Amino acid sequence: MAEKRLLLIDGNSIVYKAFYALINQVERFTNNKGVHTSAIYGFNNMLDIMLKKTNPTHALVAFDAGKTTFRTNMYDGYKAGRHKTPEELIEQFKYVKELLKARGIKTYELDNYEADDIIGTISKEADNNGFQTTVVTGDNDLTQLCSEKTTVSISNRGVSGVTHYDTDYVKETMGITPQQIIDWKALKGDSSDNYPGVKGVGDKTSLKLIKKFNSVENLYDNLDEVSGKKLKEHLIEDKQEAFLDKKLARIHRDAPIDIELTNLNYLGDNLEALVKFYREMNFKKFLSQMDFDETKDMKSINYTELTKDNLIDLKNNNDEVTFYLGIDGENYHSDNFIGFALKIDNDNYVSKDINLLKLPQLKNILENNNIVKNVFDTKRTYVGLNRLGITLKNVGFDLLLSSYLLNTNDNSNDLGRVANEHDYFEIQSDEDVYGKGAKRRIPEDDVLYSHFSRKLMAIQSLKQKLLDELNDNQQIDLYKNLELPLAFVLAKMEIDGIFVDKDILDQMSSKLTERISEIEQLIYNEAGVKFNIASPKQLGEILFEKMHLPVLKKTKTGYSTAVDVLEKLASNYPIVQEVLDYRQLSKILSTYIVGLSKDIHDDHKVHTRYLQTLTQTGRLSSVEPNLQNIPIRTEEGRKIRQAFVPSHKDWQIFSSDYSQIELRVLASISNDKNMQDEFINNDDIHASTARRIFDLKDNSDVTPELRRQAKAVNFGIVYGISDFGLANNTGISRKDAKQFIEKYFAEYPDVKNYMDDIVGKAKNNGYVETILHRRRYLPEINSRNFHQRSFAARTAMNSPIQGSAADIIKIAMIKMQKALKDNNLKAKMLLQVHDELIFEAPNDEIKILEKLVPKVMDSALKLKVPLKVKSHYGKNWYNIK
DNA sequence: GAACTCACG
DNA sequence: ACGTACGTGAGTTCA
Repeated sequence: MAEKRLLLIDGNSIVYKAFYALINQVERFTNNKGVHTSAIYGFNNMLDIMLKKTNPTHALVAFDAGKTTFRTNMYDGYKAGRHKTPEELIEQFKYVKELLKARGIKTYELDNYEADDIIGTISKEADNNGFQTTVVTGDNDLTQLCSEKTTVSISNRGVSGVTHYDTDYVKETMGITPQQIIDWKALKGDSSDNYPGVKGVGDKTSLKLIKKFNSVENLYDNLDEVSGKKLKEHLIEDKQEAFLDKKLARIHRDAPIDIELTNLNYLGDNLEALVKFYREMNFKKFLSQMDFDETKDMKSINYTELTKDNLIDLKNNNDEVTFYLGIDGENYHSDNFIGFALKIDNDNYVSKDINLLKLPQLKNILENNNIVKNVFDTKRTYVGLNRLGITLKNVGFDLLLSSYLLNTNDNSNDLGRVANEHDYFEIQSDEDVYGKGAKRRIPEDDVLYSHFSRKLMAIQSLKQKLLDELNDNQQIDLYKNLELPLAFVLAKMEIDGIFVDKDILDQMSSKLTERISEIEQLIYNEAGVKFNIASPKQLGEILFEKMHLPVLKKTKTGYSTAVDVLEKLASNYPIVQEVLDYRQLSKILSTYIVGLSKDIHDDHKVHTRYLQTLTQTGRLSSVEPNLQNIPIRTEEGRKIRQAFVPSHKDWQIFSSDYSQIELRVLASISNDKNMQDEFINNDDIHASTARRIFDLKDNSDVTPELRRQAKAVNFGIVYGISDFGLANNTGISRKDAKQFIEKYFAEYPDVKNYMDDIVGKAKNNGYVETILHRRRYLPEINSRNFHQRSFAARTAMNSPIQGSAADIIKIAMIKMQKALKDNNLKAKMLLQVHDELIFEAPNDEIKILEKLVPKVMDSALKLKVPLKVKSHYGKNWYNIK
């Protein structure tokens, strides 16, 4: 007879363990319907481990049926005083049961009995029938079930760490038999089950007594032999308790169960159901671990490969098509084309011959303003097509942009992943199809073309659903009139690029290289040894161990050598100042000279990519190169800007920036009259704040130092202030910081109200939004974890401010590009740096821009306070005043 | 690939 | 009591 192996799991116990093991991340584990999934996840982890370890032929998960059991009938207080099971856990039980069904494991519960008793009963039967049984639980009591054929695995340290008990191991560690566990517990009691045992008897005394007397009964028969007067008194006094507790502790091994062992065959995973379940739970890890060919699950898809000869067959009397352009990499400015796909009605047309797009039959569709195009990533598609001399017109639906607006957390750039986020599974991610890293390659035609065709299907299938969701969120306007037009604006800015004078960078490079090696020598001399200054580890050892400098701050892995630390040491230790200089210069050299040079294209320009669907607040970000963090704060670094020059002779760089846009947004959305008045009166806002919080009579009494402090408080307010944070960042004491904040809120009471309201809104709605309904979901706002919860609260305060400012400049950009065109200007908008727009323009247009740009920018969106714009220009980006 | 550091708004 | 400023990208080191 084949070996029979039974896996018995105490469902309640493991689910609880899993839940509390992941309690700090409970808000991270939610699916897209807001169901908490942490315990389900942890449970499944444990299940995987135990299935692998025991390779069972039979399996069962037992659950408690309800609150009342034969034990509560025996003793009212049984399990009383336990904390109420949190709602976040209760909702997970039914899904655990669903999971088990998909994994081919039966579940069972029995009125009046606990899971323990079901397990005790079945394991006894299993023992009698020659099963090898493994019991899994988080409860040590179950070790009483150990026998020749039954081991008990207790999960500890979360759910993945497991200790395996068999009879020998119990004897070895406890010195008693598994059956005596009951006696041991009877005397010592169990606080979590709320029975006290014998007064004054704990783990150790109880163990000693049971070792000597073997059982509770024998102990009481031979009480005279107990040494210790007090102990004897307690035993006599609590005799009844001890016998009751023994009954409570004993796991029932003859419960009236109505299932047969033979019916507990472990069936194994039902792949289809399990995939569905994992998807519903958003369990990406388990999905990726599955030995499951996703493509097998997909319907086969038809397509037609286009050639020069069959283009004639394309129906083109449609008013709507779906289009996808394949590019082999992220950088659509320069990476190779893979192919394209076009969907007209239900027909998918595909090709790897990118040049076909240039033929009128296709080009005309893409350029036709009367044919709506559905795409994934308008900007990428526009720039790619532009390289082929094609101008994309009239995008109706952009899956990437829509998805980002609906939830900034789902900001993958991968069409397949985005589709999956919206419950569309007839497609894989690019990584799954192309492979990753060194293994990445474009697959054979059929696989590629099917993948392309599925992309078309995904875009088309999700169009209405996502547009409906945008509509429900009042985001249609944001989508149609802001993000979508902006994609075109950004595309043109990226394509235009900005000219970088490589010679200037090269000159700086040689000078810097020289200076850096001089500083290096100084540092080596003082340290008395050569080492890698760029290595925080080595630098820390030199400064804090070899040279014994005071340690002011540590990181997770060692000494902190960050600027704020080094700056405190610099005045006393020359080597520290040299390290700071070294750091500053090598940063400039590596990031802004060597790094930037690598991004210069053949046209002597850099063509950044603005990531339109990345940030959580609605800002843009900029990559390859990042043109939003070119140095300005130090003279040394600022010189880098000398290399950014106009692309034509006798042109200028022109720049306009919003003044205090975030504070103005705050004044507007908080409706704080005091702050609004100051902006309306065009006061120096930081001086006014200083006057208020320092109780001065007039703004003219404000010293530069007080203004500086007030400015820091204003910044802090925008970031969702705390006294600790403000103190840390400004060097004032925490007490002072606290007072400043209190005074601030007293002076600007509606700012305080706004902060309270917005956190409340986040708690109630699960998200916050900007003036234009850009959303940010904050699931952690209700977290039990202080850190996570307060981070979410600060984010709730900051995101509508930062995000509304982003909304405003985005409107300005759309209007600005149109204004340039309408005014027939040659000037080009080149860059956006969050609150600043940078142009290049012929000399004779500067006067026009000086009026036009501020006008467009300050009227982008009407707030309850005016927007203020300042402009500068010069012959390069450095030299603008 | 994570950790650290530092550039910007 | 808890322990942190908001949003980014990129270069270097090191396990």
